[in-house]
Amino acid sequence: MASSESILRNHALRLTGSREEILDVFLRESRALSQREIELEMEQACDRVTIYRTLSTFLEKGLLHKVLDDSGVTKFALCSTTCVEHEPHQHDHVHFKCVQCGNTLCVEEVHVHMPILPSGYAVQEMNVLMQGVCPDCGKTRA
Amino acid sequence: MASSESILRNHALRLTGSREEILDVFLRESRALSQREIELEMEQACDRVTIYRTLSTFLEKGLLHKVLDDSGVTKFALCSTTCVEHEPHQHDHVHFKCVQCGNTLCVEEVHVHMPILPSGYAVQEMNVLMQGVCPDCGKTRA
DNA sequence: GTTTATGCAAATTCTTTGCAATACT
DNA sequence: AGTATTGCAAAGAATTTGCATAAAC
Repeated sequence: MASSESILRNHALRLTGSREEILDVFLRESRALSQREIELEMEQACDRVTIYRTLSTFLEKGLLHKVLDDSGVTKFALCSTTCVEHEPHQHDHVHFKCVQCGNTLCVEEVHVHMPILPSGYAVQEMNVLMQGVCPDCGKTRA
Repeated sequence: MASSESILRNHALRLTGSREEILDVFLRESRALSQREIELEMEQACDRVTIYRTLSTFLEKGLLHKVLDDSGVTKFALCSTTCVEHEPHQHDHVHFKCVQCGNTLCVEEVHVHMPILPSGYAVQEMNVLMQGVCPDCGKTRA
C-alpha cells in the first residue's frame, strides 16, 4: 500500500503535516469523504480552510476525484493507480452510497459501459451512483 | 402536456400560486433546476424559503427527483409519468450536464442497465450522470 | 372553521477569499 | 532565500427553522 508520503512525492507536492494526515484519512477510511468528515477523522486537526484548499490541490493534481452525492455536500475519493495513469481520468467504476450509514464506497470491481447518446452529445465523463444498503449495514440487521 | 394544475390535483396537493408557477418553470425549461435557478426563472417571484419547501414537498410526493450535480447545489427534475407510476421510482435514464452552459438535461431515451454488484449490496436506486458538451453548445462552436 | 402554505427574520452549514505569518525545499 | 502552505478573520452562498400571517379547502 502506498504511503501518504510517497503519493505526495509522486505528484510533486510539498510534504506537509496537513497533507499527509488528510491523505492518511483517505487511505485509512477508503471511502468518499467530505471536508467535514475529514475534519472529524483527523487525529491532529488543522483549519477547515486548509482542508478545503488541500482538497482542491489534490483534485487538480489528480490524487482525488469528486464523488457525486445527493446530500448537498461535495465528497472526494482517492484515485486508484490506474486512474492516475490514464488521461482523461477513468472513473467508470460505480460509487455506492449506503442510505443507512451514509458512507459512499468505490466499488472498483464493477464497471459500467458507457451508453451511446443521441448524436450531438460530446461525452467527456460518466459517473454512476448506486444507493441502497451496504454489506456492513445489511449484515447488522439480518 | 400536463398542466401544473392537473399535476397538483393528481398528487392531492393544494393549488397555490407559488406551486403552479414553480411547476410551470419545470414544464417550460425541461431541465434540472436548483432553487436559485427556479427563483430566477419565476415570473412572479416568491420567497426563497417557499421554493425550498415546495421542492421538498414535491420530492416527497413524487413529482420531482433529485439530479446529481458536482457543483455543490442540489438540483431537481420533473418525474415522468412512467416514473410516478412505478414503485420504487425509476430514474434509470441518463442525466447529461453540459460543461459549457451548465444545464442538466434528462436524456429519457437512453437507459442504463443496472450492473450486478458483489453480493451484500442491496441496491435501491441508480443514478447516472454524463458530462460533456450538449448539442446546443456543440452547434454554436462548430 | 380547520388545516396547510407563505413570508420574514434569523440561524446553520458549506465554501471561498485576503492577508500576514509560517513551513518547506 | 524564495516560494508555497497555513491559520485566522471575514465574507458569501446554500439551506433550514420558528413563528405569526394569510390562503386553500
